[in-house]
Amino acid sequence: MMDGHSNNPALDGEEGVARKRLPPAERRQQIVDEAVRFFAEVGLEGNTRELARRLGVTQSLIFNYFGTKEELIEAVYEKVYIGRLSPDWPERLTDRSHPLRDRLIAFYSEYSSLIFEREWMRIFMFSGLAGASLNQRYLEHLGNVILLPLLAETKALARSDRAPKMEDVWNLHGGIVYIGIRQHIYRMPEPSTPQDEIERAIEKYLQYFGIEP
Amino acid sequence: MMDGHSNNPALDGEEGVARKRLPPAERRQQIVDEAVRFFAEVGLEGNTRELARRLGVTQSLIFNYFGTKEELIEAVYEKVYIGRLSPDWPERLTDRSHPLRDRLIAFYSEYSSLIFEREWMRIFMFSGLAGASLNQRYLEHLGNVILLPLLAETKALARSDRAPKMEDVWNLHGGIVYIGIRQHIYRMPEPSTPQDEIERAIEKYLQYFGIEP
DNA sequence: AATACTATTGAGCAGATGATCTTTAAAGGC
DNA sequence: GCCTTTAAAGATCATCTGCTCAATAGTATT
Repeated sequence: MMDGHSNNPALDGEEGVARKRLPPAERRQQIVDEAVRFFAEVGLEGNTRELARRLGVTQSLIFNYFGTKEELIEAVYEKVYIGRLSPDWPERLTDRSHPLRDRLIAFYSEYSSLIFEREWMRIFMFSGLAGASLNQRYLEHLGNVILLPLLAETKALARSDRAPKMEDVWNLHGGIVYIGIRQHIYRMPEPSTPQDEIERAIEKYLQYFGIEP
Repeated sequence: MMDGHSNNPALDGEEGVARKRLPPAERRQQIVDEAVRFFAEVGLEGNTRELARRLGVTQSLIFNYFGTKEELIEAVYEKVYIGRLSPDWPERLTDRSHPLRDRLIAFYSEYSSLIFEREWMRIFMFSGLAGASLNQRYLEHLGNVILLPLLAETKALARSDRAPKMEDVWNLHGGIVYIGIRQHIYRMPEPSTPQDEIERAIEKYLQYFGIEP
């Protein structure tokens, strides 16, 4: 040690921010917030020392708030997954006083604005690859609460010779989500008019089942 | 040491396979093959000792064939990425002596059988998240060599009031690829008739541009 | 201003991990 | 059967990483 760096990362940077005490709840949240950014960038195997450095705090402090790194990751999951699926969507998606087309556009506009976000996209993918149960539960929930009702709505309007299947809804969904995957996982450029692409995907879906404006 | 385990993993298991010499080329390939399986399962941060254990070989042997772990990962990328995009597809996709529908179905049947494979899917995703340049080059290549020609083919047949965009092709592609993502990244059950879903996705795409059989 | 409380630091441990280097022994040639 | 070559093992290093715990110091209360 003593090689030009103090043990307190806050004292190393340009601005010499001295030790600062925060209310535990606030500090905890600060750690989780930064952990979301950090893990989204480098993956869940990112190490706690680097995370502490970014926080301007010692590594051991992290373990004052989380017993293990696994616990911290759980908190990150929680923070990121929570509120991503608004509970009033099932209702709005099945409100037949509006055209299905409008409901779909409203939903996917809102939903895409929530999920086409680097942190969410990447942590979702990292947790999926890691086999996190929260990930599986999320998708199950999405299927039951959003896509299944959507299938019912489609069935109610589809022309009689073409029976909608759950896989068709997944295909609509996947095609739209893939926009975000390309952008945030593969780091390809954002489409110039993502909103437009979503509407086209929906149009394509509805037209396939003979549901016209 | 000496806690019941020899340093040679091959001697620990039930079958006492003794030290076995292989021609370097063969051993090297054996290591890469196992590394593909291993990294696909646990991610690129999987450690070399566990990999060696699975090979029934000492960890240091791996470094006889690869100077660094990074080098090994490059070899894994190479092995997995190579041959995934057959060079004759551009030609076949633009062969107007067959209906576009048939060409699309032929392409995506073949392509999906190549990529709907756990190892490819997961290593592709891991490498994408890691920002591997090979990943980016692959997608660029796919865009230029497959999707762009496909856009041209669609344009040639689309009804005049609906101009196909590159994003439409990406949407078709994404919707299909998402089948594999669901299955291999999120570990959701395989659709009962994936071939069928691909054909429906293509049908949907063509119909949107008024291209009928 | 002194005191008590506790958020934060500083130091370090134990095990894991990539990598190196010397020693051993399998296999082909004589 | 001995010799040479070299694939593979064995031992070990330096560093990294999650985690622990005693010492320190910021803040609120009196």
